[in-house]
Amino acid sequence: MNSLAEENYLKAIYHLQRELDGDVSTNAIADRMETKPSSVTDMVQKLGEKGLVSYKRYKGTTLTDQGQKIAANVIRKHRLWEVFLVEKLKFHWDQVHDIAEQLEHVHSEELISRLDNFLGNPDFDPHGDPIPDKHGKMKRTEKKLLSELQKNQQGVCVGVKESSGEFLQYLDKKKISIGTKIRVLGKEFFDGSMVILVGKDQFFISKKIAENLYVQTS
Amino acid sequence: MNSLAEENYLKAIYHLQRELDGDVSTNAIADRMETKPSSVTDMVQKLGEKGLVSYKRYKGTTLTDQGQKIAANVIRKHRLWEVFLVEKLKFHWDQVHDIAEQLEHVHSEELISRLDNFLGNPDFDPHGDPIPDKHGKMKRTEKKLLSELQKNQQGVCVGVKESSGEFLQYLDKKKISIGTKIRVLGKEFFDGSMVILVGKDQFFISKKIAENLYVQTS
DNA sequence: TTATTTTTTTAGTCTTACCTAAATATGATA
DNA sequence: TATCATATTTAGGTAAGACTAAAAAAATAA
Ligand SMILES: [Mn+2]
Ligand SMILES: [Mn+2]
Ligand SMILES: [Mn+2]
Ligand SMILES: [Mn+2]
Repeated sequence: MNSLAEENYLKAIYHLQRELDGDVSTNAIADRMETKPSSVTDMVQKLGEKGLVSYKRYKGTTLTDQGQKIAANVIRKHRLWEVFLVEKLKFHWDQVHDIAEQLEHVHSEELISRLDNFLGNPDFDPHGDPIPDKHGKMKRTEKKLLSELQKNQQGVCVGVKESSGEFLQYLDKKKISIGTKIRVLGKEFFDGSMVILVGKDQFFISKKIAENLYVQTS
Repeated sequence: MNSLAEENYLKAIYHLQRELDGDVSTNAIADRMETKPSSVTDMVQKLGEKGLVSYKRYKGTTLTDQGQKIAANVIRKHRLWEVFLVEKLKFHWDQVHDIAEQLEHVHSEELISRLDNFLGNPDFDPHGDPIPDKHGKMKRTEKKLLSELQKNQQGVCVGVKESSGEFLQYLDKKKISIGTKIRVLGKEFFDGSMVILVGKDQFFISKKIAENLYVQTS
């Protein structure tokens, strides 16, 4: 059984490995965990001894297969709970992350398997992120950032890259959510800003917005 | 915000106060928490400084109003989660306690209020224990122990005193659950054992069983 | 009342997961 | 290559929450 702190480190390393693809630096982990590099060194050494990460002094850290499995399972729980909160308890998608951060550490295979079932074995969480199955595998999708679309292309919103409260609330205000159709009416090369059509409304969005919205074309 | 350890102590003291009605001894808490008396002393001193218990050296501990409220809220969460696990996830009533022990420490008023609602604002948990409302008040019922019934009296099972896995599984085997009608066909004064009628089956039960089943007559 | 047993507290350690400050390794610059 | 800046680790400490052993208070017995 791994402690709450260990699970959070494994999760952070998992995400960082995907973002930076390759070894994860001590400082990167410290930033993500909002802790000090020296604390990270302590922890990755311990996780190394437990066989959950491969850590070499001054070189960086990667998850072992075992560590990967544990991290994926924590993420699975996080995302399933988020689905529960939104689908069943009618929470709004910008309210569920912090609660899921707590729920993801409840230990019970039986619980998570029944929850998965109760929710209809969903493949994606409320933010469009894929939910790993019990073996850590998740559905791959061909999503791209809205910022990659050209003028007159359109796509369906399938997820968000950032899921901060502010960003999600902005999207609500603009009536954008998972499943919303978005068409690019204009794109400014100078700053990457766009004019888009959502339903019957057209409006301006900055590059920053476009770089945090995933769409599926096809 | 109180730590997991603090919440567990408050909960233990709450239950002990009701069972022993009066001040709770350090050893009683240690027994309940499966820890050492010296650890208990440390903790009740800290809870005393936080104003959650009234503790006097060598005299014992009681909850303050504030401590009582926090304890009742933890118990509220525990029992609501048990209802969720049984009603929605179809767990069996002997499987839910340990999971609820973890879930009860998830902090979010909004979560528990929505969960309560989702479950239809239940008054009792799967073991017949009353669920405190958000102010700590709970439904009082006139339940008595089956062992208090006399020959030919009957009652409806409304709860269990002990809820260990072994006991609950015994009850299942005998087809006794909340709502089951039980009639006392015979009672042995020497050892308190009984012959009871459940549905169409009659069988012998020991005093120990009869002292752990709550029934409602009338 | 005095002696003995039981209960409770105090003193001193341990582990986990943090921290700061100092030392050291690595990488970039001149 | 020598120097400097940055990244990382080590050393030493802290707080929470546990423990053991010893001291002190309270309860019980003689
Ligand atoms: Mn989340
Ligand atoms: Mn999510
Ligand atoms: Mn329970
Ligand atoms: Mn219960």
